[in-house]
Amino acid sequence: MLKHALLALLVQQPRHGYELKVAFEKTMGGLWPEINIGQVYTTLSRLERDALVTSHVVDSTGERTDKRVYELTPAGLAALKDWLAQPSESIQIKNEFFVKLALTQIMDLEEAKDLIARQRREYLQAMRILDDLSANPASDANLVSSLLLEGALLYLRAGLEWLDLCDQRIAQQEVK
Amino acid sequence: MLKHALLALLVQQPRHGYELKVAFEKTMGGLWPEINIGQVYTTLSRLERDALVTSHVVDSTGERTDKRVYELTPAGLAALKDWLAQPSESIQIKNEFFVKLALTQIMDLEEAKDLIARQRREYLQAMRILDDLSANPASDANLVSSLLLEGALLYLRAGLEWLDLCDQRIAQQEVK
DNA sequence: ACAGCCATGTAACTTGTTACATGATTTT
DNA sequence: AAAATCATGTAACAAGTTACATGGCTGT
Repeated sequence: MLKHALLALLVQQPRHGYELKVAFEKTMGGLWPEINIGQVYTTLSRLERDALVTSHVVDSTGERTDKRVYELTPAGLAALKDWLAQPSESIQIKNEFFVKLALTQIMDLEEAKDLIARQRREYLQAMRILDDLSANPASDANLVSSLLLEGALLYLRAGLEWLDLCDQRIAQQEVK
Repeated sequence: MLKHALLALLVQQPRHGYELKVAFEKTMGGLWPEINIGQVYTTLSRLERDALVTSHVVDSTGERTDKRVYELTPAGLAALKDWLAQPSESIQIKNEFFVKLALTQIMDLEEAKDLIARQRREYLQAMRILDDLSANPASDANLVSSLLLEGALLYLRAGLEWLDLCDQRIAQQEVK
């Protein structure tokens, strides 16, 4: 995923590693938790190996350290377009919580209830963080960053709704 | 993720590779698209390397081929419990479609509209499949498998709602 | 005979991720 | 003087994924 994100960020202009990290985080509207800078460099070297980008060192006269600036190749642009053209996964079954809940089948109901309770706390906490972000948007907020935020909120609400449904069904099961 | 799922499936009883594949797919209520059997074996050998499972060959008298049966170790059970105890990710920003939408910031609006339209088609198609599954549940459907199905539907609806919101906002932007 | 299921595994590769190592410049 | 930011990279490992190779048994 980072691979394609870096390609997309290079469409605008050639950039160096650190710059790409900053641009990526800004693009994600502060919603991406931590991006390890090391990963950016490893990903870039793999992209270069695959000829999707090229690089050259710029001796930044007077500036800090020398920078290695990466540029998109035609093959890189093609790879990006191909990625964008393919629809993304629609069913969230590879979501970790889905899998955990599925696995409670082979454990007991108490386990399931605890799992749900823990996850609800997690969602509520995330909800508070996102609500804060909505109330006090970053100075560089824009159309897309606010859409990302609202998307995240919609998914969180769906998650909470689902947890409620799970609790209800489990309670019904116990009555029987 | 498969690693932990396999550990969970071994809580009930010792099992061999192929059996684990079938049990896993059943547990996921048919919602997991394709599980490559090769991945089960590689994951099992890595689990054994890490002493989370042990295995021994059972000479299945009269039966087909010999089977290698895996058993959970105390360390494996501990690893499973630890995994279950940790809350799963709550913000869906690592969702591929989120990232693609974020990246449209650096591309044009038409690109964003196409992206959204394609994704909507994908969601609607998935919705039809899930609706069919709801209407004609598998013979081995149970509480958890129906919860998984409803969870998947809730997330899909949230996804569609979000796409609608994106379209609205983009249309507003264009009027200005 | 042939397809399909049962059963196991290896080799190779991609992507993600962390920890470590280095050093300059700027701000407090 | 110390902390934060700018800047680059490597080594090693974890996890996901596919393609390939092998062979027995079962039903049509």
